[in-house]
Amino acid sequence: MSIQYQGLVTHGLASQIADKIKQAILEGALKVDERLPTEEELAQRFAVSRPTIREALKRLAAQNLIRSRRGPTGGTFVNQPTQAETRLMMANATALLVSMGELSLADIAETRQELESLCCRLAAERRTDEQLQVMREEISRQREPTLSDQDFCASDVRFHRTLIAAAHNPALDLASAGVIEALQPAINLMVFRFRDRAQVADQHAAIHQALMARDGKAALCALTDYMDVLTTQYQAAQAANEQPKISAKTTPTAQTSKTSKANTSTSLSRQARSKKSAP
Amino acid sequence: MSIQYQGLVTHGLASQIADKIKQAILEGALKVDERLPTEEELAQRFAVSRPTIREALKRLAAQNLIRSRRGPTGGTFVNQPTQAETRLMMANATALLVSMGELSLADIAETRQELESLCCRLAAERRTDEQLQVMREEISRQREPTLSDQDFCASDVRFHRTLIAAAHNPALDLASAGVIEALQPAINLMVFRFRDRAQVADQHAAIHQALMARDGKAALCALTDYMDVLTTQYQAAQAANEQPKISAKTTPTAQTSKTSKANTSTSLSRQARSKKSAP
DNA sequence: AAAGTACCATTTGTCAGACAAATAGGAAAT
DNA sequence: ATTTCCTATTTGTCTGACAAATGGTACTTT
Repeated sequence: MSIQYQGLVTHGLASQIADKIKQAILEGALKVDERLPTEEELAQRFAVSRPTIREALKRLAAQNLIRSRRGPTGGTFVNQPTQAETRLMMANATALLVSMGELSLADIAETRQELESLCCRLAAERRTDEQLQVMREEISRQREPTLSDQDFCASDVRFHRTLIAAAHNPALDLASAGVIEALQPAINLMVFRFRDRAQVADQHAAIHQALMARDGKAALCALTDYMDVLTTQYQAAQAANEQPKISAKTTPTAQTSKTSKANTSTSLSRQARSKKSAP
Repeated sequence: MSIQYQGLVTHGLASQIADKIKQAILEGALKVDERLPTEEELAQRFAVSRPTIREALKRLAAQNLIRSRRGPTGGTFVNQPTQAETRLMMANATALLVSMGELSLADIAETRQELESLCCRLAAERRTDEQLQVMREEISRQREPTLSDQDFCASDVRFHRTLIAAAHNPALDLASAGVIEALQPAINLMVFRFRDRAQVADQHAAIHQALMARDGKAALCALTDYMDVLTTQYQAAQAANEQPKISAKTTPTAQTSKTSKANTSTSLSRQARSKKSAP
């Protein structure tokens, strides 16, 4: 009568073991940089074979929770999670959502604008002289006529990352990671004319100046101008990219060893079709 | 003389294969729900053994990029990333950073307040009647005196998640995931007195009423009050928790059949010792 | 005696083959 | 026609082994 109809097993041995070790790390039973037992010893402890242990460890390694080294002093160690790594992971996950069409660029752009507005207000109080210096360097780089388009975009990203860093709140930095990096591929598709570049650089300079004067409102205005230009440019680039759609798609699978790669025709148009929700 | 001194191998075969498959998915060569070859076939294609392929697939499975099923119609399929899963992953990563002391609760609390303030402004325009209804239900639940402490906290989280959802911006929802969920364990440590509960419920009601009237400023004021109460409560709980260290924690893991593992000295105190960052 | 070198022990990385488990489809029996 | 059983296919796990890396140790040489 008292048969348990649930709670048997649903996710395989390796998955369960991975969860147990992860839980141990989360609870602090395994401290950072602590070496956990050998794979063979773990196999004995959990009463499974070594490949199963290895699969469990691989799952954890994929999440940057542990690292492994060979040799006598080697073994498996608990990784200390870094803000930079977490940030990278979030950016990747967000980019994946975008490429799969689960997130619209319009939503991301709005969130980015709101978050950077927030950063403008906080950075006006907290920015350091070093961050202002970095901004100046990027602005002068952006005014270099010989800069390639992608270098220009990279510099743009660095400027805005500096703006966010100037807010001096790591949690806010982390929360902004996705919306900043996920927007970069779209921006990279734009080719800025010389006049646009100057405009962008001027707006960056305006932000920099406002932050130097600790004037949050002025920084916010400059940021808003920048965002307006960006959306205008994006719409123009989108319109220009809708015409040449003749590019033949390569057969989807077809990948043996090296022949991957190809088009990046990630349906620009569909993603851009995001709207405001009708009440 | 033209020897390549770099780019040999740095991360093992399985890692390289995982990266290749991941890149194929990212570039669209492998579409969603598409079945990729069997493990044996992949092993032949990449000229490695099946365990190596399996380790590569496990790495991808740990990132929710693929799923596997057994049987004739089984195999490995490309997963469609979901906002909910991505959100969960971000929440986990943030919680890990907090438990490792890489993120201070003060920074998270500030970011949460700013993000929710933002949501108040947006939600005042965009909230739906259904979301108002959900808020009403949670508020009435929070006024139930028989509710347990953790159920009260869970209801609190649901209320604020509804507030964020009412902003109707998936990207903002995603960005807020970490700071909302990462703060919950800290809140769970608090035991609310009856008077505090009534206060929280009243502030929730004030937010709800302001959103119903589409008054963003009023919602923001109510939210600010709520946050003030929360930080006050937290500081009180923190001070109270520093004295009584005698409380015995229940064994967290509680192994089933295997006699593995041992102590789980879940140093409570270390996690709670977070403070404000000195500028 | 000090320093360099060769060897060795330990641990993860990879390979090979095999069996177990799950699952869908088809064949056979009622 | 429906149910039941069998079978083929694919992943999950086990066993055993060898390869590669890496630090320590003992030996040799200066």
